Amino acid sequence: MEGFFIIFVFTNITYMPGAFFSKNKLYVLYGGLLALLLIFLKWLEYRFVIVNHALEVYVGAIAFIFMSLGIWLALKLSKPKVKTVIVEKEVFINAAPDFVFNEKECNKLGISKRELEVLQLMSDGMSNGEIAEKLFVSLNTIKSHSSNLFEKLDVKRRTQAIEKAKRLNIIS
Amino acid sequence: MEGFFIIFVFTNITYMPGAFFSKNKLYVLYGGLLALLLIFLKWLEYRFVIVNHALEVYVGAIAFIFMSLGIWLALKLSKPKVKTVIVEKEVFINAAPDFVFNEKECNKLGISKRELEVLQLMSDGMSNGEIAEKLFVSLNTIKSHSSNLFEKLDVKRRTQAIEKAKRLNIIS
DNA sequence: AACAAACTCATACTTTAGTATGAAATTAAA
DNA sequence: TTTAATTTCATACTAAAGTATGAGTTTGTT
Repeated sequence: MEGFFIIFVFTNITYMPGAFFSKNKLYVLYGGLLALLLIFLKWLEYRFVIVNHALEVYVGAIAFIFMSLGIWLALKLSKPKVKTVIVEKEVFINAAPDFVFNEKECNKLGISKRELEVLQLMSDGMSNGEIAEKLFVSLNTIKSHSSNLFEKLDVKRRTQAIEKAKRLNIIS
Repeated sequence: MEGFFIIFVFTNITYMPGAFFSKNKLYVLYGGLLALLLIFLKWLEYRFVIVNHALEVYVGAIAFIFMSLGIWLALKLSKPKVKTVIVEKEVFINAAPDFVFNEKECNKLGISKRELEVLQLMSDGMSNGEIAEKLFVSLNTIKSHSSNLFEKLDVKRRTQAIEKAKRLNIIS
């Protein structure tokens, strides 16, 4: 009976420090170890069969050994429980800062449709001549539009007009 | 005898200090199961002791049971091996696109410190005259700088220079 | 010291931008 | 339909931007 008790204590204590037989990677020796174990068991059998009333001790040893073996097997051979940890990694994507046309501001400034068009082409880096060509109107017309634009935007130069218009979300 | 034994098993499992049964909500259950197991073992013992030549069977049963118990314990109570799977999740950040000066690009284009200064003031909407005044140099100097800038940036006009420089993160 | 790059400035010129003014044609709303 | 705003265009002008070339000065490097 004591045998059982000792066995439990042993198993408990032995298993306590986390990794019992953790870092054994010598799979080749497993067979050898099993052989030795069997020899040891045989020896135990003869030792305790001769001595009378020692059955419990023998059985206890058997239980201890096989329980240890079971624990070891389970730890060694069990598939690792995979716990998926989702780590959010910030990926800065230079997503075009979604331009939302500020119609309110545009109306407040009294900028007409055509003027807005000219303004956008301006900010694309086109010269007045190129804009005129693109819109099939004369250079003078574009000059008029741009002049009116500067007036309405309260700026002096096209660079300022572009800067302000972008800031007010009038153009992209 | 059995009573004592079972009690010991209980005490062992229940009062083991921290480490082994860390997540123990199931103390009592485990203890109870062990008690039942031991009763079963005792029954096995009497059953096979009466029948002669049955020692091997008995020992085999013990071995099997305790090995199973070991496996079960190990699987149940071992800390799961955590395999961390990192999943990149794109997080779009709409924050003000903080300007980070692209020195590499700037060097690649061969833009000098002074030229960069002029370029920044340009994009602030200043005229060449205003820039000259601000930097205490002549208008001609600014014209030289801007001309060289357009050459290096491969553009024709200041509006295009501003657009490209902003796109390349050379200016804010 | 010698050298290369950067910074400065000038002159002369061309091109583009921007202003001022006026006016005809178009369009949308009262 | 009348009115008002938009769009178009012109002329004439001024201002600014941009080019081309050359050269003196500063500055950092070998």
